[in-house]
Amino acid sequence: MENGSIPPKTEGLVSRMALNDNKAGMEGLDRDKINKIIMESSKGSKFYENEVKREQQVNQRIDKMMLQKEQITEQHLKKAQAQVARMVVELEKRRDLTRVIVHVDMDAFYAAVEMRDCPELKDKPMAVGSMSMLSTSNYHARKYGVRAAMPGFIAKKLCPNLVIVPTNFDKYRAVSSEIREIFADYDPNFMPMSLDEAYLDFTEHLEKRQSWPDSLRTHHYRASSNPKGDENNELPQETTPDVTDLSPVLFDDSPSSFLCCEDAGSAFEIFGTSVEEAVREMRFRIEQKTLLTASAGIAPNMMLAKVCSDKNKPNGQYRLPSTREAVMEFVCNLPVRKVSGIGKVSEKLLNALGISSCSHLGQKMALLSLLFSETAWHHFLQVSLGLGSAFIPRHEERKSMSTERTFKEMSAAEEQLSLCRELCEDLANDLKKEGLKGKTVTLKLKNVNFEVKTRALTLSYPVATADEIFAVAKDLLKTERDNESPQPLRLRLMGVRISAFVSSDEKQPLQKSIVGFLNPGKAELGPSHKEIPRESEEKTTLEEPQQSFFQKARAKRLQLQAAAASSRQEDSSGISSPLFLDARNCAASDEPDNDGACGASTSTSDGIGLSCPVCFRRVETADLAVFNRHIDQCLSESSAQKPSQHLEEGDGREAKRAELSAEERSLGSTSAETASSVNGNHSKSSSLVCPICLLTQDSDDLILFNRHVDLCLNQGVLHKLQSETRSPINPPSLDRCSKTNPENVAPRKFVKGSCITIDHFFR
DNA sequence: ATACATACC
DNA sequence: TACTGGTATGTAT
Repeated sequence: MENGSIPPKTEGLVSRMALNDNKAGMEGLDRDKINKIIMESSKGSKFYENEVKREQQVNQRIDKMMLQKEQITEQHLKKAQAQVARMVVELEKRRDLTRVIVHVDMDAFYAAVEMRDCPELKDKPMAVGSMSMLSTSNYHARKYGVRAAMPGFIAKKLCPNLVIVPTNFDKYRAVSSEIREIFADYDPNFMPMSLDEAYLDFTEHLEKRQSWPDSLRTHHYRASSNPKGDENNELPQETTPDVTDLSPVLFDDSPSSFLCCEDAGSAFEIFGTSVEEAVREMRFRIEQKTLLTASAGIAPNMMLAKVCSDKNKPNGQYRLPSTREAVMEFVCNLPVRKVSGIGKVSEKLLNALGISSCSHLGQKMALLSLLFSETAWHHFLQVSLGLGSAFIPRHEERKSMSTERTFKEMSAAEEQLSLCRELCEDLANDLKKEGLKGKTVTLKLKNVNFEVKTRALTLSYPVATADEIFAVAKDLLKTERDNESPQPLRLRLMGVRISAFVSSDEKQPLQKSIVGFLNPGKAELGPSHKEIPRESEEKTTLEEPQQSFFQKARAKRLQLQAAAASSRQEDSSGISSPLFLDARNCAASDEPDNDGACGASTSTSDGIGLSCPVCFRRVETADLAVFNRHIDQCLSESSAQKPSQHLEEGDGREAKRAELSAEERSLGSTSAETASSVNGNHSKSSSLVCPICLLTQDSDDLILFNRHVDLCLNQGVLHKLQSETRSPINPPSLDRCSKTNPENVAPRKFVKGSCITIDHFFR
């Protein structure tokens, strides 16, 4: 249907600049004419020149790839094919079709909000953004080829009547929180991807929903008068036609289940118990609440749900049945570009190999496995099989924070410096809001030729204030200026990013007393680090000693984990790769009802239960689907890097992870949440794990726990100072260790209020 | 650890 | 006149 995946080979056309008709609302327009206008508007500009350059780089990459391809023999391919085939078997065995994942996406969100609030815009082509850049366009404008990420001035050429409305983020955020309230009713753990988009796991909701009375599935049309006070105000009975006007498509979807009732002038609808009805209900509620429409995709995993939500856009939904056949058929004709994670460049690389749809992807997997990185081809393979993450991962902690600004050419050093400071101040403010401190500062520069450079420096201590960040950033900037001199830096953009955040336990103020104790009389003096000349010494004086203590605590933890991991590796010899998969095969194949006989089951007393090869914990279930889900969860959480926008790749990294040693995996961190979802939810024993010694505590008593943590913290100090100290409860020891990584635990949540001081201990 | 490229919204 | 800004990840060095 979306034929246009291979653009007509226009010589000299910079394909990366051409119209992207990948999005909804872009069908059947005059691509050539539009591309011509786009090119004419861009030609000769610095931007265009840079795009040409980048295009050439991609072309070189393709040439290189094609050369590599030439070197491949039948032998190679055969071997690769065998490996792919094995992989397919493994992946197939673990295919999970039991979950119901929904991806919801508001239609032309920003534009729709602006249209809602300004009826004059309703029947005009409009877009949100500026003459320089558009964030969204309405469907009317899309007919002209006007789309998101297009500069307004080009859009104007495509559509001279285009109305451009400036962005109004506060408004979008407000609407976003309204729709999120609704999302939460269907999945309290939904994952927002942006203001207008989210993934939801409907599985549990649907289970409950089956036994719900009609009343819980009944939803009313909004009150008659709309916020703008239309002419219908005094005619409440005309509500229904009004509303249907807003969403003519809504009711085309599943007319059979459509029930509209009138009760004393108030119209309502009773929704059914099926997935489709539940999702239709959610979309109905969104529309009633916000006057905006959403589209949704329903599928057994995130990758597919995302594609499905686009299928009947706008104001529609699409369900992909949870059968292997349906999934394979769906994926077969799917253009690779539709898959989240495969962008312009990957598409071009694949196209060069004759691959445009996902079925081609499957057919050429052996080749792909030889030409692409492991991560890449594993991803491709999963996509070709219609696989994706069947669970929605917990939202990860942020990994970086940045701010950047584009401006008219700037070359003067003083001007650049003051801008740099401003950026640092803004960034420091944002950091403060989240109470974060990071160790890596990155300066981003874009010159007037659109060439981007980043320069980073990692400190041994975390920073957060504007002065601290600026101290680093200005040096990076100076270095760049020096490198470029005598030519000036002619900038069009500058940005500052901070990353390598310290974990919550490392940035708390508690250490003051420890620091004071460790460095008597020196605590208020500057520490010895002088890698970077500092603007303001006094503000950071506490950082380093505190850091050094925690660095030791951390080193100790890692040492403990490594020791435990290697001991585990001994008792379960091949846990690294095949066995880990085999354990699952075993569970998944043979007699599903007889898991007690399976090698993956544990030998602990009570009959049912399987032991997870990743976290080594017992999973109290006889249900293999549940067990597999647990392992998926473990894998996803033990993976140190977790892309949040490639979430559908969750499974994609599994094979790679399987090749990590147990030690690497254990160092990869598993959160306390995992520990409790595996353990705590089912067992009555304590779920508190000391973030320092990593031991699960015997007691659930927070006071005792706090005391223990205090002691553990102080122990390091005491040890350093004199003799080893043992805490009264569960003394820290070197033998066993839980997999819990304190970095993700936020232990101070529990510790808060308890006074962690050396003085306290000595009292 | 650093730099750059790709991707997503 | 005019081609964003924020975050994450992958790849190469």
